[in-house]
Amino acid sequence: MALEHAILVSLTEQSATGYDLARRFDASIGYFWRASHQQIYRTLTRMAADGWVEGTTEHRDGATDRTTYAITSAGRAELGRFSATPSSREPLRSDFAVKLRGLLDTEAAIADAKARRADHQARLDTYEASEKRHYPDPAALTEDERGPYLALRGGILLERAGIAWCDEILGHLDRSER
Amino acid sequence: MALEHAILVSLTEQSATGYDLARRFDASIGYFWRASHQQIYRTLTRMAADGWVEGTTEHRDGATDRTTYAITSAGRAELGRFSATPSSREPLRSDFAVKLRGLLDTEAAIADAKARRADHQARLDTYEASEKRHYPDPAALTEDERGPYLALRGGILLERAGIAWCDEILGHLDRSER
DNA sequence: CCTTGCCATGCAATTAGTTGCATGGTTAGG
DNA sequence: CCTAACCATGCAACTAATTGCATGGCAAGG
Repeated sequence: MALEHAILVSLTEQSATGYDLARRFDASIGYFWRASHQQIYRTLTRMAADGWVEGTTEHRDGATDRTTYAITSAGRAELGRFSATPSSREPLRSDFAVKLRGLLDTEAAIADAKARRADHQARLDTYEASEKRHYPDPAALTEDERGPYLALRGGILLERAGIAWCDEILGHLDRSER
Repeated sequence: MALEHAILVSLTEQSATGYDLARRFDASIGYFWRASHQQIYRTLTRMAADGWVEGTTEHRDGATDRTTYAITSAGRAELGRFSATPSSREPLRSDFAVKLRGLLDTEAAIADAKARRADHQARLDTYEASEKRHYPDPAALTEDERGPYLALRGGILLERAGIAWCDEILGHLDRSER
């Protein structure tokens, strides 16, 4: 249900077209809420009907039409309501954990752990570069920076945990090559 | 798609009824793959049709019928195929991270962080008790223990990361009460 | 005895999410 | 010029997941 809110948060940061949002959901806000371009377009349409966002269509000569969406005061009110609502733990669905739980092919698990470790490291590198660029002094954050900074910190801690997990797995399974 | 495999892994550990599996998905294997009872029943039916599991229905006097499912050799082959397949990163969808990213209600966020911290701690306590009971000596694991142990370790690292995140959040937002 | 919870299975109506394809445009590189 | 990629939106057909309710049984506690 929070796709709406993820979109509203992103539009609060900056108005955008559906295409812009789809790009943002490939990175940035998409690190915390994964959504397909179809969900985004469908949800934008619904939120415009609900009055939470307002779309302005621009007809361009020689280029396709584009609609820019901005959050409305009703949208801000909905975000306020969402902010006051307690969240619950996200359901986990992990192929990798299931595979480990029923470990059958040690070599494949080692290869998978290595690939996942690399993926976690790449994501962590991205997060840490962003942290360094946007929040060089975490003790001196502005009011508006605290939320995004703490969200980013969550991502960093998650990626580090993923790396630590892969290292433990490789430490246990990958004995012959150490 | 891995619900099938989560069920097959669980049936490899022990044959079970649909009801048993639903209970296991409330804990144990459900920590790594969340599924509703309806998904479980529906998926069992499909897997029986596919020959991956075999159900034996027991008619009981004075009690309702029950079907016990066991994995078949075709099911084991499918698990083998799954084990050889690389996994991909699980999509994340976090209300809490979205809420932080667009932080509006600091007090509500503090309350939420406290509640989530308690939830992570409870889950961690469960995992660590299980670790202590089932794997008192991680340096001396049997072949069959390594996978489940490493899956459990993943859960432990994840919960610790969640606690660390909540502590950072509270350290930044909850100043007036420290 | 009645209520609630547990054992056991499954329907139904719904929401959430995916994937590719379609359409119609521009730009850049070979 | 042609191909591939980007900009932009949306259809369609589908799978995944949820939630409660329904049905029919037993057990335990008030």
